[in-house]
Amino acid sequence: MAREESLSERESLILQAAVQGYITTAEPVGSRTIVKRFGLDLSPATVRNVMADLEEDGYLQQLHTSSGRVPTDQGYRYYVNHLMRVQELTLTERARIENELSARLNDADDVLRHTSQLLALVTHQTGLVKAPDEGSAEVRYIEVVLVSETRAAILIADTHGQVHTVLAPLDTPLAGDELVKLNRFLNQHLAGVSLADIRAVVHDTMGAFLNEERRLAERALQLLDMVPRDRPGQLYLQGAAQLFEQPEFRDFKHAREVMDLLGESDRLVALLRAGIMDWHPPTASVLIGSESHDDALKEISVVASPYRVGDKQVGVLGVLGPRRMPYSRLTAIVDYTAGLVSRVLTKLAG
Amino acid sequence: MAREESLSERESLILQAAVQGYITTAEPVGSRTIVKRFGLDLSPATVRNVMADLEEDGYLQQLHTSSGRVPTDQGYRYYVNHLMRVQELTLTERARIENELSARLNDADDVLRHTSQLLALVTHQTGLVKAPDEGSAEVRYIEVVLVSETRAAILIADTHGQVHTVLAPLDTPLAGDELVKLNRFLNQHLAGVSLADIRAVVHDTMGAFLNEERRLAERALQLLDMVPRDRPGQLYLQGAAQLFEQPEFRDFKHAREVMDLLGESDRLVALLRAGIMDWHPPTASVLIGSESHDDALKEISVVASPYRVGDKQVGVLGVLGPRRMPYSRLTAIVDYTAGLVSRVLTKLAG
DNA sequence: GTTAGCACTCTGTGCGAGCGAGTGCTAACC
DNA sequence: GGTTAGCACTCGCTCGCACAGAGTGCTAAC
Repeated sequence: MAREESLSERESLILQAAVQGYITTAEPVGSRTIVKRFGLDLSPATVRNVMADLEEDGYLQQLHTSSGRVPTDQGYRYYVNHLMRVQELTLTERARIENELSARLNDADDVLRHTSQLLALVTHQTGLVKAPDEGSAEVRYIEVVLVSETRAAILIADTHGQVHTVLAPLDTPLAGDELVKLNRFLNQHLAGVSLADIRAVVHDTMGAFLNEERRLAERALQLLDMVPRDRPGQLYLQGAAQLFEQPEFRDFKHAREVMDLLGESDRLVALLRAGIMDWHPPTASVLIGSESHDDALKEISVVASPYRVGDKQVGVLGVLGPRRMPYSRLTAIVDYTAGLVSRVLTKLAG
Repeated sequence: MAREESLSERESLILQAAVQGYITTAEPVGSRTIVKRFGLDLSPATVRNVMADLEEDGYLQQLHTSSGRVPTDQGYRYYVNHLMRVQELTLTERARIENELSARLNDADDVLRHTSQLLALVTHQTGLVKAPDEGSAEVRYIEVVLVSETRAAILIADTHGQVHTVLAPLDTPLAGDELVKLNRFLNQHLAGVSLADIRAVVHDTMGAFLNEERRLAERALQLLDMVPRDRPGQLYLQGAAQLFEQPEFRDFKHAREVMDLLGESDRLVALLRAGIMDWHPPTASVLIGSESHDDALKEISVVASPYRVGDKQVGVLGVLGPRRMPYSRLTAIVDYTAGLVSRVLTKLAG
């Protein structure tokens, strides 16, 4: 049934026509339509024969005996891997994205939030950006600031360029010179330590401390207790409403499933990650329909790409939309955006 | 047609029955149903007569000649203003809410985010919480922190109990003693100044400064340039997906309108505010269907209540759901939550 | 190997009948 | 005068049926 050899030139041509036709019209495509739209020098009957072959091999599918054909996941997959020409962005598109992302953004979180919005705007799909997991970053600079008599703010700048502010209550007041010592102590011992480990590091080395240093360590532990241990990076999501303009979500059941999905960050993150698993640079990864092994998501595809700080992959971004999405355009956009975000964040972290 | 007098006892009883019946079943209610469900000692025919009157006066509505009746906006309004008994929360419900909101929360923004989640969870509607507008708060404490050679963080604790962190680039390095002077300068001149005015204040008084102070002021201006002038408070929204479990949003057109609404914070904030406009303590305000004067939202109601820091109203919270919502329960929950949030924030700000 | 022709299959729509829920009206009742 | 029983009526919903349209698979001819 399923043949994983490559297709003949004619088969390729017709599969491509079918996929592209379906992507643009959202209607099952018939033999006549293919001949007309692509100006083929073949008769509909010939095309029908080829299409029957493609169906037998699992690339196309008929919804019922007398309907046109629709690509299967396998059909989309072949199209994405072998047939589509990645559509380069125009200069104005590049300029627009670049301009949006470099303007006055000094905060890594702002960059990521803007990026998701940008993706939604440019692609007309749902834009997703996963911020770096906090536990995987290392402390670059840490400082405790007294914001009132009873509250302190712990400022942590990490190696991902993010700056976290955590508030902690002060049970007993902290004198000015003690604060200076505390901050010196923290930077001395925590610079380069991963955010997940900061408490453990202070705790483990405490035995070696005497008198004053020991008091500082205890104080530090108490404050650092408010820093989340290994909080997963925030997921920025934009343009959910646009999804429901797509005809496939007219069906109430599908729409509900997607609505539910969009409310559960965990599943979304898993989707983004799943795509990246067997990812081959330099193009964005594509996860098509039931390749996600989640029955509720068989109408959904995700185009994703990791982004870096320095040369370390720290997060993922991409778009989510109906399986019938313009892959050639989206991979280009996602790719370009991921590269740009990597540059911007690396500069911020540097 | 529309009669704004009060209704007779029997009319009230039957309107109440109709509203409550429709709220629970989502089906138009007929005369027989009312008699049965409420164990009335009347015949359906009598009830029919009364219902005909209520329809004539604009409280009820028939979808077509032979259907049961459905409350109009006016009907809901009368119900909310005169008929419903505010349903007190049980002790366990109170305990649950209280517990969720007081646990380890030192950050005002965390409190608000949690609150929206809580509202969604407890009410099964969409929870909305509007954070205080930043411009309306005053500086309580401000400090610039160098997070690297090229970036500074400006930490502002305000009178709403919120702590804002803004990142700014450093074109020229800032020496340690200069930083100390800068921070002293900032707190000296900006304590008590509204966040919207901080730049203006520094700028206006700059003429009076000489030499070193003037340099500090220039430096301050440059940094403060990154602080947003009057950013509206963040809107926290949770539980959007739940909305679409309601049968009224089976209709694709309505669902789309609501989807669009949920993506536009501005409109949501306007809705929350509109309800508060003619608000009479101590109960939460209720905005029903087309009372919002937005045709797209005639199936939507909002129950909202302002919350305070100290004795100043700084934000709004509430729930959004279908017009057919359990007002008596929701007003109680929203009220209670607003009071609790006020207490928690006031404590944080204190 | 390709094409024209044709019978076939399946969906979507329009139409009429039958059913059920609920009403409005009238006449009788307390 | 208010209340009730009875009854005809209206409207929406569902089902079955016929019909048109799109697209196919197959066969025979090129």
